This record gives sequence, C-alpha cells and structure tokens, in this order.
Amino acid sequence: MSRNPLNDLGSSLGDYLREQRQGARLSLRQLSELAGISNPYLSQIERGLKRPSAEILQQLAKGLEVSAESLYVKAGILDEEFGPDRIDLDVRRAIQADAKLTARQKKTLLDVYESFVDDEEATAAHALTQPAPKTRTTRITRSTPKTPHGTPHGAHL
Amino acid sequence: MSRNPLNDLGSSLGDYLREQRQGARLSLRQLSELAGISNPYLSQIERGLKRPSAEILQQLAKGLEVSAESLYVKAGILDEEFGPDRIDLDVRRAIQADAKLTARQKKTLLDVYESFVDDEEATAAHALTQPAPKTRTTRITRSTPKTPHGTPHGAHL
DNA sequence: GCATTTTGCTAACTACAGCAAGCATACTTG
DNA sequence: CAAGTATGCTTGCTGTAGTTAGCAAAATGC
Repeated sequence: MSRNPLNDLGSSLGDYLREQRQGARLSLRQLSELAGISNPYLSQIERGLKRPSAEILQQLAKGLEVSAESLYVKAGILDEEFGPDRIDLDVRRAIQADAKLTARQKKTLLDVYESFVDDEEATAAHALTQPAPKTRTTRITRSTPKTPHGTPHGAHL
Repeated sequence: MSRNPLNDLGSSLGDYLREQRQGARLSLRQLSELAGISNPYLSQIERGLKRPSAEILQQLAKGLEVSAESLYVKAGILDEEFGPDRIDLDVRRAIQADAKLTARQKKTLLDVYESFVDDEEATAAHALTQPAPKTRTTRITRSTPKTPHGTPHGAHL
C-alpha cells in the first residue's frame, strides 16, 4: 500500500528524500520547518504526488544537508547522462586540494561528480555518506555548522 | 515608458537570457521553438514578469547552448557563494582529462566550477548588462545552428 | 481506562507558471 | 501605397504547485 501504483510521478526523488529525512531522524514537520515549507506538502512530495520546484528542492537540500545539485539530478532537473563505469579519483583529489573552493563548494562539486560517475548506487551510497548518522540522537541539534546562509541575494521567493 | 516599475521580479536572469539570445542571433520565436516553450512566455521571462521553472530553464539552456547550471545560478536557484579570487587550473585539467565523463558532463562540471571560483564575467554580467542595441558581437561559441536537441526533453519527473 | 503530543495524511483553497490566440509595430517587397 | 511577414507584446485561460485547516493512528503519560 505504501507504493501507490497509480500516481507515479517520479517517486525516485520522493524515495530519496524520505530516505534522507529518516536517515537524519527528522520528522515531516521538523524537516518542513527547516525547509520553510508546509508539512503536508513535504509529505506529498515524498510520496510523489507533487513535484517540487527548484526553490523548494534547494531549501530541502539545505535542511537535509545534502547538495541541491544531487536533488536536481534526482528530480530530473539536471542532466546526469551517467558515465561509463568506475570513478576517477583525480578529479576528486583536485577538488579537495583546491584552495579556492570553500568546504561547501567542494562538497557540491564532489556531489555532482558522484552523480555523474556512479549513480544507481547513489541512493544507498548517499544515505551512508551522511555525516555522523549515529550521534544524531534525540534533539535535532541542527547546529547548522556552515551556512545560516548569508547569501546576499534576497531569495525573496 | 514601457518599463513598468511595478514588476521587478529579479530581472538579472531575464537580462542574461535576452543577452544570450540576441548574441546568438535568435528571435523570441526561434528560441522558444528550440526550448519547446511558447514565445510570449519567453518574452515575459526575459522581462522578468514570469519566473521560469527549472525545467524551462533547462530547455532554454539547451537551446542557447549554455549550461543549465549557469542559468540556475542566475535564477538564484543554485548558490554560487563567490569564491576567493583566482582560478585554479588543476581542477579544470582534471575534469578535462577524466575519461569517465562525457563531453557534456565535463562542460557542466567546468561550468559549475567557474560559477564557484568565478572570474571576470559574473560580476560584469550582473552590473552592466549592456543596453547596446546593435552589434554587440557577443562571441558565443554557437557552432551548430541546426538543432541542438540532444535529448528528448522528457524531463517528466 | 482517558488526555496529550507527535506522527503522517486528506481536503479545500489560493497563487502563479505556462499556454493559445490575438495585437501593434516595424521591415520588406511589388 | 497595399499585401506579406517578422519582430515583440498583451490578454484571458487552465493546470498545478504550495498553502492553511483539520483528521486518524501511534506513542507517550496520568
């Protein structure tokens, strides 16, 4: 029953989102609060009933602490055209070593790169790449370590 | 006068789009045809009256032969978080040399990277947005004037 | 047993993205 | 000049994203 066969509006994104959310031990309302959207809407997104806009995806990514790009790829908004086979470490190391990139930018680039080179394993793999999945007990100690977001652009959406 | 001061819906994207379109010597109808959207809608997007979804942005990017990511950044959908200063060639070369990536993927990654480290254009593009009505001689690398439709824009989900 | 909270979900509604149809200005041509 | 056609723009209209309100089942607790 959980799988509703009728409305198949790209459940890949919804599944991924729900996976990430539950992996982060967040309730619908908690994540919706973090993302600044309503909880019923998040529910509908996760079940593939509604299709979120890029803005919403970005906010969700922020709340889940994953890169927005990865969500875009899942949502079919960004092409991935998956690569031939295995991963190449050179690009990763180059990104890591780049002093011009912030930590978050590195994460983003690496995430996009991963979306390109591997992918189908992404669902499982990403769930495991979550930072410290264990310590996340009780309180949503969402310390928001990096970005309370100082983006100068007044998102205003 | 036609400038309606009321609707100031972030024209940075619209300006950029119009710039790119005119640089490519494409009419509204031509680009709308390429992007698979209606011409009035494209007009409204360019003037900042309507806010295109990521799907539309992707189609437009395809028609204009620019990366979707750059449009996302312009649309405020992707963060750019301006990087420190100079560009680093290591990452670029690593991406170029990566055999696991397709040409398009390389272009995408490089484009994201450029958005991060920025360089000269982004700042300029934001500020000036030339009103030069005529020969701006925007040298975009429009190599194929035929149908750049690479993928069936299903997007669907 | 019965309240209270937290979980996820449904229903009714509003706002706006995106469309088809049509209009007004040009610019060609004969 | 009138007949064609290319440009960009305006006007409704429809579908759906995203909302606020409220619901039923689990978990707590009294």
